[in-house]
Amino acid sequence: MKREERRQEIINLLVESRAVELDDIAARFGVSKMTIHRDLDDLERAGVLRKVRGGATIDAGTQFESDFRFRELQESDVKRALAETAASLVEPGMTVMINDGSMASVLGDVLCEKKPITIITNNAAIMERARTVSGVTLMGTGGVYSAKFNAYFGIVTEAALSRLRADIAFISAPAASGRLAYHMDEAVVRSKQAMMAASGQKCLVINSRRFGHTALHVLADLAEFDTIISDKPLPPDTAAELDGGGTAVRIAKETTT
Amino acid sequence: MKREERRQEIINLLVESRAVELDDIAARFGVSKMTIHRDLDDLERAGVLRKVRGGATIDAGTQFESDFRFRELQESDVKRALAETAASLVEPGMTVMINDGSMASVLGDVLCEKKPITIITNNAAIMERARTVSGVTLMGTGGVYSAKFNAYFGIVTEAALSRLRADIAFISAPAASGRLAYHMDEAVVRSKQAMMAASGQKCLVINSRRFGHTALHVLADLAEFDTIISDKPLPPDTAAELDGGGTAVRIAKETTT
DNA sequence: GAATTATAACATAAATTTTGTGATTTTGTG
DNA sequence: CACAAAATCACAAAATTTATGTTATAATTC
Repeated sequence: MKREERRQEIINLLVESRAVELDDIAARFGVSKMTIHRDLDDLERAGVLRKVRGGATIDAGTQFESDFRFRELQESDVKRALAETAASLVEPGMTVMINDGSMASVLGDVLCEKKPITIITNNAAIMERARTVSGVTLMGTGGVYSAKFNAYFGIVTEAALSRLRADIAFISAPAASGRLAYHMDEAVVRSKQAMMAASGQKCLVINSRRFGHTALHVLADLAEFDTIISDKPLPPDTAAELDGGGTAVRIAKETTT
Repeated sequence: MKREERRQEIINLLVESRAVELDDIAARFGVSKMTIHRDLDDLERAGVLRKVRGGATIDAGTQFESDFRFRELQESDVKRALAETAASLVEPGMTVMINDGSMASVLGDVLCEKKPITIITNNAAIMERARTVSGVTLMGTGGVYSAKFNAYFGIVTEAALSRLRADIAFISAPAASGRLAYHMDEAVVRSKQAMMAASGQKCLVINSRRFGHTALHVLADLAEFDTIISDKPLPPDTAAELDGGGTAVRIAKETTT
């Protein structure tokens, strides 16, 4: 077992149990404590966990769990399924907006196949990826970089979006309940709203687990979206609220690889 | 001599003579032909040269010579010297603008040390680097990505810059003659001018070899700059023109490592 | 089709990264 | 405050990765 596998595994343990003991994992992987110390140190530096005496924890509520580097590691198969379904709405030649989030960066990857295409985004991961792909016109929105979301936000971002126009915007959300989608961060909400305002079609791409939660700011009314893509059917109350409106719902199926 | 040095040297040879022979350079560096084959293969893949039977050429006029990946490899010691001198104008806490160009990205690297600092840039290399440095507030300008310059340009870029204000702008130029600096690309010129307009101090950072050349568009009058940093004294005519004006000239010295 | 050059595959060498050990310091606890 | 457990440090050893060379085979040029 190699270093990175071991570290990934440590994270998995941590996600399951919130805490691990150093002696424990050293024994489990058959390596010295020092090696585990180094693993934990590096992961801590990467912002994934917090070292405590005798082990490490992943404390919710702190920056850690909400950090993009952490979320990036989670449920990548669901993300891929969502991204592929979302991409089916796009034809070559279109102009698309993609917002922040690790789900969105997977979508960015997938969309790079649909060239020629114009991608407008504030998502740093997508910029980095799309840069190298010919046939993709990449338009960055600019703004102040946020390490927490790995994307750019602020007045500059919003102003840039207000001067642009896309065929379709893909919006993600960390929480939704009833007819509303939520987000905890004001700057992020504004950027997403600006994208929606600047696009013909609006598409919400959301993990089914996010339903039943709320957050400080209302991001949008679900009925504002032309399409909602999720990995499971929407909860009954939400489905009922949307019934009869113009919002289509699509369920992404995981393609078992 | 290490791999990268050897490759750098191959490029230098190529720049001087337009073509190299494989047997030649294998003998010169005292390595096997196979190694040189691999060097040339990789450099070709990087878009720097073109392999031909028995050697390689660098055909000007094609994308190669003007490509940023090519320029990136040139004269890195001069760039570092220029960057370090430029950085001496900056104090922690300042807001600086840095434009496109490989020289500028070196400057970005160096400035990341001066934290806390706010960096405003359209340079993709700097964004990628500064992102990971805490204590650096990174503000991207947005715009359409240009693979040729590895930076963002266009209306969005200019609009973003027009709403911002920095303490100092570092501008680079590929050509200067008499009292004027030049650039071949209109969009690039506009972004540089927008940066200058949005900054208190203006500083031109320019390799001495660039003097005596011109290009399609005038970028700026050298007298507009508060400081000009170069690696050798300015040519007499230019120096005379600037004499008595408010422009300071600084010569960067290479620190032999 | 002979000579030369290029590619591919594998072995070896060099460099880098990762790990373990033991000494030393820090931390928490009674 | 003293003790034990844990963490850190510094260095050596091991493992892995990367770079290079060698040889055999294929492709090109003339």
